[in-house]
Amino acid sequence: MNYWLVKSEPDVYSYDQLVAEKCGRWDGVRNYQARNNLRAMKAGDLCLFYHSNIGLAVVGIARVLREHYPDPTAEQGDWSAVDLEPVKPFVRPVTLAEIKGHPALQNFGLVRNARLSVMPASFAEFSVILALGQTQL
DNA sequence: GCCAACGTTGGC
DNA sequence: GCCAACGTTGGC
Repeated sequence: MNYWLVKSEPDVYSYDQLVAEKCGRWDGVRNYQARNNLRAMKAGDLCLFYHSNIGLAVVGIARVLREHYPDPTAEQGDWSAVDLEPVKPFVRPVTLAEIKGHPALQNFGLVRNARLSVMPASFAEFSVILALGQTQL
């Protein structure tokens, strides 16, 4: 089991939309590092769902439903998409400010490389953020 | 709206 | 292969 964080601008695609759809395609990634992370995802892996630009917080948990396949939105280039399903919304959103201020999260990708849209999380990081969100699986 | 950080592109 | 120029992301 691996853990991840995925980013989305909520006015483009929010966690609520994922909940409404029950299965969402994670596409549009045009960054090689993020793409490679997508390709490393296995079915059943858990993702922290982060709202960028608006909200600036982790708002829920998602699960990888379908492993990577060619991104249908890519007109050219070698890009990938995965399908996600919602698992649980956070009881309480965990803000970027909290994450940045937490001693156990100083090496987390969100702190170290703000621009990466799909990044791995360690089990420890995942657990700490879940606890901050007052949420259990 | 601004700007810092980062990735990509292309000239040399 | 280096590096300047440019584009994009995303926080503030």
